[in-house]
Amino acid sequence: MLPVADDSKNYSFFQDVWDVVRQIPKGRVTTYGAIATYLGTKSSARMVGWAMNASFTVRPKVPAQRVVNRNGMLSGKAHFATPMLMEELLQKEGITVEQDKIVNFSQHFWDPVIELA
DNA sequence: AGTATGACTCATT
DNA sequence: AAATGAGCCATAC
Repeated sequence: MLPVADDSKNYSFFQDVWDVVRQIPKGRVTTYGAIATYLGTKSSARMVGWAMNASFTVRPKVPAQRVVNRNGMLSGKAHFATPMLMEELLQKEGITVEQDKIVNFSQHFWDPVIELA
């Protein structure tokens, strides 16, 4: 986990989330909770979602399609430019998506807590 | 300034 | 096994 700024408000949280997401290898995915856990804010998975929402405004771009909920469902697809974009991007990376859910999710799962340990 | 609402997850019914 | 409640906390209204 990266050090927290000395400010009382921790605005580096979003930055940390984006850094982690950018390190997800192509064809792999992770979850909001895994990222939250890796950053030490285990119970704030919702904030990771907010970080993704804001990720569209920052550069370099963040592969937000590689972040799904803990069931492997594309819960954030509705927030992309078009609802089908997230699924398309994942399919293009070799991930099979059926009914808004990643097939063989556990095989594609990339856990930052383990991989970035 | 108070309430509501999530791209979530876990514990308890 | 499915539904419900509860933390979480930044934004929106």
